[in-house]
Amino acid sequence: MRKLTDLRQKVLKASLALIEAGGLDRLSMREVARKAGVSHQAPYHYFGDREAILAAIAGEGFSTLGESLLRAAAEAGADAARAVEAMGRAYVEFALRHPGYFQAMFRADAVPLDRYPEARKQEDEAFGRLVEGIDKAFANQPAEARRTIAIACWALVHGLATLILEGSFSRKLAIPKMRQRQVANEVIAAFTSLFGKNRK
Amino acid sequence: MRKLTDLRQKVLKASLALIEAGGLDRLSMREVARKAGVSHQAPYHYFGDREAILAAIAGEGFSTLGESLLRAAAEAGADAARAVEAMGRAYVEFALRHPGYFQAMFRADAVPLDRYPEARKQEDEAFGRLVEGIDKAFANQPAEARRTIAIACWALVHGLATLILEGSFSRKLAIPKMRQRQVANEVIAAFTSLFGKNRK
DNA sequence: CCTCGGACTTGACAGTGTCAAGTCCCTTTG
DNA sequence: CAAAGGGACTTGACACTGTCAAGTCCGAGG
Repeated sequence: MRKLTDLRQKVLKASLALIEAGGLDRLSMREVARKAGVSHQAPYHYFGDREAILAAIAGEGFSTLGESLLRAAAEAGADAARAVEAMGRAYVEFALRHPGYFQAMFRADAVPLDRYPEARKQEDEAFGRLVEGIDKAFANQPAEARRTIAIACWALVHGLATLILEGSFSRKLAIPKMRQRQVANEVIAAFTSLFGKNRK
Repeated sequence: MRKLTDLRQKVLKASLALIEAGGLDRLSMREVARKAGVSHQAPYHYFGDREAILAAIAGEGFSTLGESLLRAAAEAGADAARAVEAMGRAYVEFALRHPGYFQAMFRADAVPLDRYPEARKQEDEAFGRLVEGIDKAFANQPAEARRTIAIACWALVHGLATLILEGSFSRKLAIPKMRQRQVANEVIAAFTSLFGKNRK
């Protein structure tokens, strides 16, 4: 009975390690099995196919992203605008800290979430928090404007995360790894302060 | 002699079609060859390996993106702020119109541009235009602020493009395909108008 | 005419995802 | 307590992939 979750967890862990080492497509069923010390077919007992592994990882990722956002907002206190900024930072932070998860979550071509309702649900929850926070911070704006703002916030932090992960910050902007997080936070701060001014 | 470029072009075209049909990892050397009506090994005569094809496609992509940005800025006229907005729209427009190129350009794990100086050069040119335009529009700001603004602009449009391509606009925001472009443009407009206000 | 090199083709190999059919062993049941 | 069942795997096979190695064809140059 314990073994059941044992190999399942091992497979997920090995998969994540492979993804973080060499990108999503480096994930090989057989190598995962090898890494977990089982036959090449054992993972299929828990995951129907390669996609199912990715979907499970994506689901876990959305789940912990949701928690991070929640925690960030809570720690920011009552000021809704500060909460939005904190969530933006948390979003980027999550991507940098868990690049493997992030890739699995946002590469629809490799991971068709539509077919995995569990992962979808976790995704919806995570983004529910984001939208909720933004709605609260811009409560005085009409609904349509709030939506535009929400999309802008999301696109900004998602863009930052994607560009950093993909290496553009290093290659194109010559920002060393150590400072990328800081630069991203400065951009987020500048952005939210702009919206903040407009809010009053 | 003509044949030389003939098959080369055919291979690139077939590759692009495959990528747009099913994502980057659907690109198979052998299927490309089949589609081009040659033996499975023929493409290797022009491209050392799979990566080299992707790199060539990425290079072409950066090149036409650069042209699009330039044209957009020129058409926007003398107002530098309008030019920035136009370039943002052009960036998203490019991603939507050439999803295959966009993927090849921005998936560093699959396409290590470092090893293909030609593609790198085309990339630098394209982004040079972007940065130049932004610098012009915010000439009265200190250099550091200009940089932050430039990164924000880039992250925003890149995030929009990525989220749309990856399907988040459809799945999470329930925005129909027809309207995604428009919504993106609204977000860009809202964003640049904010910066515009701050500029004076 | 002959050879030389570019533009391919054919063949082979290891590695991959996945279907099908076992094998082992613990639990439940008659 | 023996037999049946089923969960947790393993072994074997297949078609497919990228890529190395070795051909084959053929048009131009000497």
